[in-house]
Amino acid sequence: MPELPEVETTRRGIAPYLQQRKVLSVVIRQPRLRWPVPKALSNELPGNVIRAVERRGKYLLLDCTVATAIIHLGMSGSLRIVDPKLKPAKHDHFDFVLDSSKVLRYTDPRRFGCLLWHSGDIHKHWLINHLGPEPLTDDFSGELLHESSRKRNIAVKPFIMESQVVVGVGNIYANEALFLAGIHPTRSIRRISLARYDILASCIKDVLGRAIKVGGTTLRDFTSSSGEAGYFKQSLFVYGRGGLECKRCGELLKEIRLAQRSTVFCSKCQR
DNA sequence: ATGCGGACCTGTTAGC
DNA sequence: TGCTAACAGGTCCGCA
Repeated sequence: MPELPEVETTRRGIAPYLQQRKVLSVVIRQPRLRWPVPKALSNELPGNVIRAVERRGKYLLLDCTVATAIIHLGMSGSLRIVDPKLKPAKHDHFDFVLDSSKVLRYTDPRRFGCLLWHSGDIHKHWLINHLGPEPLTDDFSGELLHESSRKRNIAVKPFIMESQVVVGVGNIYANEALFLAGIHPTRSIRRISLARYDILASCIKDVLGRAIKVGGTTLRDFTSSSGEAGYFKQSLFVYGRGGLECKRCGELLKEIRLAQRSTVFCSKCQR
């Protein structure tokens, strides 16, 4: 489900309900997520005030009084603000009960997500400290892509999906950004000029920015924290359209597997 | 050091 | 209709 735009949509949806609220209690129904939910969180979080709800890459960071809760949605996770009376469903793995008589509820059928607890500088956490720049800031540029592409040899699509290179570009938006930039997904990163990396960087910014504006991409089941669908799906040029006509030139779109991920492109528009 | 495949899970869909 | 296999938005780890 969630790439950067979906995580940002979630953050914006839940932040108003969490900021400056006290966590009265925590209910962990399923501690076995990607990593076990730490016992210290259950012990230490109750009584904390949530000072801010931030995001680094696809990680949501709840800045609390004594530490930071790190939440990742994995492939199938979502966060909702619900009424405490609403009975938890099968995959509702944890709740934060708030002093506003609302509950932050986490759902994740595949359990690829996580809930961790870190005291001290969050930027030193092992999941956060190796992350590349945020794509929507000026830290991220074609120049940076060009520079980090010189040392290695790999196809460009898996390259832009690496969190050390740039955060937040998952499979959907990698496919889309490469289409917009006119770059073939299997092209070697060493054989792309600085000028084309400039275009690629701005296409990544553009596609992520537009997706955030309309609330993310709803495929099967993504909805925002208020339960609304995202509207980006109708703007997709290639993702999920293998075998259909290219919206730009009419050529039939090709679909291949590249680094185990479904990859769709137009062989006329992308070189 | 780099790059690939496997691993973690469940639900949905396509195909027989 | 029912079973099975493949596939799905992520990302870390271990091995070659």
